[in-house]
Amino acid sequence: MRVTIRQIAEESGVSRGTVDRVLNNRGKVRPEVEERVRKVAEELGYKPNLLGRALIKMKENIKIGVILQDTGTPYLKTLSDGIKKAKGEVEDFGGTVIVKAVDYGNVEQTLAAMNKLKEAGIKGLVLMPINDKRVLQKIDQFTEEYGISVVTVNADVEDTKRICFVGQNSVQSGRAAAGLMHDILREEEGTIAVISGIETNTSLSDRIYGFCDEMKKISPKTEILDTKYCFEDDLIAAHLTESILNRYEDLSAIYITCHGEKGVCDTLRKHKKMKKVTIIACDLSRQNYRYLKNGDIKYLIGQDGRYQGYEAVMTLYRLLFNDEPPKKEHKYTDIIVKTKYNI
Amino acid sequence: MRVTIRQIAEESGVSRGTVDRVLNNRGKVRPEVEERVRKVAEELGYKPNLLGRALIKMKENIKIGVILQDTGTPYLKTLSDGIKKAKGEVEDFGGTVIVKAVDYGNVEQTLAAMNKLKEAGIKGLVLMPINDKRVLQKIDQFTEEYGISVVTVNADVEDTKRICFVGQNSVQSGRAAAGLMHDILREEEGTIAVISGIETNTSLSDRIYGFCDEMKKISPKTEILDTKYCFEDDLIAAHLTESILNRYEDLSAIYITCHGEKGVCDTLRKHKKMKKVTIIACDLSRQNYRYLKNGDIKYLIGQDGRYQGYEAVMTLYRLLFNDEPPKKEHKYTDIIVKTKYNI
DNA sequence: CTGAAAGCGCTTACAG
DNA sequence: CTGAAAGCGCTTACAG
Repeated sequence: MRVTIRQIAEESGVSRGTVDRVLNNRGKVRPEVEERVRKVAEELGYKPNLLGRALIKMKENIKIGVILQDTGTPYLKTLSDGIKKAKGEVEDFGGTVIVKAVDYGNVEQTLAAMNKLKEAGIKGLVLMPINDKRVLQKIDQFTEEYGISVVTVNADVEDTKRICFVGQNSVQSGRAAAGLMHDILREEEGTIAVISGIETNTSLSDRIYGFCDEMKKISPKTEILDTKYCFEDDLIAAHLTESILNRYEDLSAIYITCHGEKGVCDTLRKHKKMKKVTIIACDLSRQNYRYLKNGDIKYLIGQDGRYQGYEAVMTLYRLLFNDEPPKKEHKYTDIIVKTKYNI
Repeated sequence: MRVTIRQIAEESGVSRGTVDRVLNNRGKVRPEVEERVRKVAEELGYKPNLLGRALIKMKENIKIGVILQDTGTPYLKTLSDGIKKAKGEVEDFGGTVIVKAVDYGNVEQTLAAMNKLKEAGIKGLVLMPINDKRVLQKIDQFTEEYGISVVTVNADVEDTKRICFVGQNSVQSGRAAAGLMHDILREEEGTIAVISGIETNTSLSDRIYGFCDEMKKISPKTEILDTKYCFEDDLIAAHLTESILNRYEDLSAIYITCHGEKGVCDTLRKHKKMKKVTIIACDLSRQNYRYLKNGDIKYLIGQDGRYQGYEAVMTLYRLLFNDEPPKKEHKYTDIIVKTKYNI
């Protein structure tokens, strides 16, 4: 049977309250008593039972807020799924998780949602952040002024007081795409287009940085066109692809960091360029699995959104319920390579 | 604030004990009372707080046993890590996890360990199984006679009463290897050697089955040699490779399902065949990452051992502590493809 | 500086 | 068939 606080109390001839004071460094204990209690605890190999502690935390009704940007992408769906799973577990243990969605990249709504959640009394916030000054400032205000711990998910914002980031190492994801791209194209020259979603998402801009930087190294003669933004929209992606194809007839490849693959593929097919242009994309979606299978997309460089959502909430849970701070500032999830063979 | 059993009791004018009897179907409640309580619980949206329940379960001091075969492989290390992590969490909540190691493929030791753990009073067992009749029978005896739930990890044994398997879909892993192998070799003819670990590990034999079956489909003219077994040992693997190279000078590729990659690579290098022979292996180890980087190994088709170990123990935890049976009989983990670019 | 009591939500005997 | 009490391990006021 495990050692309890009661056994330590009996063994060292004090009350349970005193043992609690010693073991949790609440002070107000005579040094010699403190020493005795510590020694007994040590000898008996005491490890606190989290259940007892959690039962009390419950009285506080700890609330965790979540703010997601509604990109309408399959990735967001998996992220939400993970958050829902965590919400279930947290609420099983008497906590509350409040999820709010804002429009993609909408700073005003994000700030408003943050204020609302603060009013609701959250102790921690999971934020899919926008790389905007006001949002960054708000994160620091949450942390320092309100004592609300912030965990960023999906995209990170460095130089803020957020306690932890859960997501992909996006620069590395871009590099992986570059390596595979080079592997396929082989020839030394060629033109590659990059289509992204929105400028204020660091997750996407980091991928682009990694991709371009690595390509420059391993394939210096390849020309990489300026990034175009499709806002995760197939129609816009189609238009962009159209105008790229018009200008660059000998296009070798397209790197898509975001949603909008259908617009790209449709346009390529229309121009009968599907075979000529190699596509590497990112979203692990059903649609893209079909494209992988029929060969339209060569590789997907993806991430486990479900795990990210789950882990972001649980990181705060562990901090707020068990006083267990995150071990690392960056919780990077695997860079997942999908070919037609491991869907 | 969340609804508690006390609120339901007050609302429906009965005691908490009666509410408990109704909500947990313990019977012995007057139908009209039962109905009233259920209705109130429904209206208030009651969800049991697992903390209260868990605190009581603790009195039972639930024990979970784990039996691993000590293959000495890096994979086993990651599996153990995951189990240790789960052990920590289970013990935080007042349970006990007892881990036993047996020699690789040793049936006697496995049976002995199972008996020992049964004597120790475990309520659940995580087993890395051996595909041997006596072990299979013992699993069923555990389940049916002793009421000890068994979860298999790493390798599965179908047709037993084990409640769940956590691990890779090994057949599919073999197929993925075949697909990639075909992609590289391209030419229609060729000879491929298969090196495995031990015959009684279904995880390995399933990979071989998947690999051969898929190759037959997509590349029917390729010759696949009979599987050789190296017992996860580099020296034996080296000898096997030696004799294969002597007989088949034009060998195209080697598929290694197990540990022993160093033996294979050393021998190939000695024979100056490294460039000619494509290697696909499975273990996600540091050693293999080096081989990936320098190009000796082309792909790794791996699995997340840490997660598997963790999840196997936690599956039993959820069952034994929260009465939450596993949702699926097969908890397949991702088939991870590593190239030199996403290590 | 220290102890005794109350309580978190739930379940388990026990008494009626 | 039902209720009142005790208790799981821990922390939190409160009283001294």
